[in-house]
Amino acid sequence: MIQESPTFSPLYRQIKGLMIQALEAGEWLPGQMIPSEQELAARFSVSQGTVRKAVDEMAADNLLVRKQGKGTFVASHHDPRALFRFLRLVPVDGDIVHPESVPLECWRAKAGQEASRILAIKPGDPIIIVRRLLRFAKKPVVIDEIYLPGEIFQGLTLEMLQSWNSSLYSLFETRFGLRMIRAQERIRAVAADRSVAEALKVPEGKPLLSVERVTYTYGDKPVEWRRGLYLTDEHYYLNELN
Amino acid sequence: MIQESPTFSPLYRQIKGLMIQALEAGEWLPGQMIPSEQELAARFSVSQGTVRKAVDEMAADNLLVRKQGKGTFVASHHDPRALFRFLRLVPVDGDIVHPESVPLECWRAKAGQEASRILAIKPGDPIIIVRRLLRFAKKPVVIDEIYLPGEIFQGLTLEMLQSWNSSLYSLFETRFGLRMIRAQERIRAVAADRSVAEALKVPEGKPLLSVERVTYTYGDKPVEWRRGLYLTDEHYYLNELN
DNA sequence: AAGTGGTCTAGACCACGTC
DNA sequence: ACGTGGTCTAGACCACTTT
Repeated sequence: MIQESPTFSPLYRQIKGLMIQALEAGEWLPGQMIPSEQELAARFSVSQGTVRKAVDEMAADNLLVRKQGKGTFVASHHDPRALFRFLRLVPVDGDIVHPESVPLECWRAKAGQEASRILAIKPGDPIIIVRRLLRFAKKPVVIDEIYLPGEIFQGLTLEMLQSWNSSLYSLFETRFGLRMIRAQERIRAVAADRSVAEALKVPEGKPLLSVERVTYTYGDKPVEWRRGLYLTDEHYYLNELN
Repeated sequence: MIQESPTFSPLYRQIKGLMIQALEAGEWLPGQMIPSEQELAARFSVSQGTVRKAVDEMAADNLLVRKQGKGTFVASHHDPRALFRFLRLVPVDGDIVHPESVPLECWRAKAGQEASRILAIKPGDPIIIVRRLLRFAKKPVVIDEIYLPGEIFQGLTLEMLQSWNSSLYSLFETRFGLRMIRAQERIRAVAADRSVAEALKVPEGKPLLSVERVTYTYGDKPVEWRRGLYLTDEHYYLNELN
């Protein structure tokens, strides 16, 4: 049954909403195969074509991955292809290398004005701050400072970060059931201060890319705020405009 | 008729190819309405649903714009909404303001090693170089150096640029029949040299965003190479990651 | 009222992967 | 051989815009 005109939403979008609910509720987990289009059509009492449109949109949103002949799967940050969805850093010459993540520090704090606004929590609420380095081919290239809402990331420790040898988001996914859906990056150019210069082994005042990222999970809920400083001597930030 | 398996391409994609040919050939011009889905279906001897899928993809590619109840139109850079498709610069606070473009210089040269490689022309082929400033609310924020293949842009002059009060790409579209389809940007952080510092009224050595853009028209043909230096004191480069 | 794109359905068949 | 997603068709009806 379709609603009346003012808030008109087509059937396939309502189906999409129901399927996102199923994802949020953990009915289908990352990496798992979801029911076939026929089964979903029966479950929601619509035609297979309508389910198809819903799944099409969700695949376009990177929530699902279709594999012809096999089935449709819940997108996962364990998928190696998912890594460069959020990390747009590419070497000037030479092949793409997977970066090595080096967690440096991890401590508790209380949310200040800015953190609380961005993470949609109350000032004074607990947050966790992580500092880590990214190395490409042994060379330090990125230094990140990551702010996480403490309530969601209870139990996160430096040891946990250090013993995890895959991407941060894949850790968040398995340990905290958190799936990063989309992000927004604000980029500017800044000069390296003393501590950053030291970490990246460059002179103080060196121009760096400042990349501030807010990452959202289902329902446009912000769950991560990070600021990365990128050394762009041998890498650049690549952006495709379509 | 669908081809055999190894190079299998579905019907709707073949239709899409034919429609792109029609666009390239200038059969349908920017801003104009294309034939209805029924007419196209008859023209290509396929069902309306197949045309629909072709048009869907072309709309997703920003080649066409659908308007319910009115028709489907060829995308145009005259559309004010098209401006910020390629310009991702947003003020830190305050509303989005349309920038003012100030052409500074325009001269002829011969393509060097790098320009010829990027623009897919021969070294020594004529190119046109444009320098221009972008001002937001009277303040200089971006200085661009733009390299164009001379053969395509014959007759481009500084006066022409200065008398045009809309976006560069809308000028290219109307004066040279050239439609910019997609672009790729490589971003790094650099220090302002003397001449740039002067143009942007900042001290020498100021960290700036260096944005190198290669822009393509139909058939992935590169037709513009530009390097912009962005002052990011009161603006940032915004990127949505989906 | 007429024309456009947008949705929904039902059914047939194709391509791909697995058993 | 079977199950999955992918394509194609034909037709009905809805929503939006213009005449």
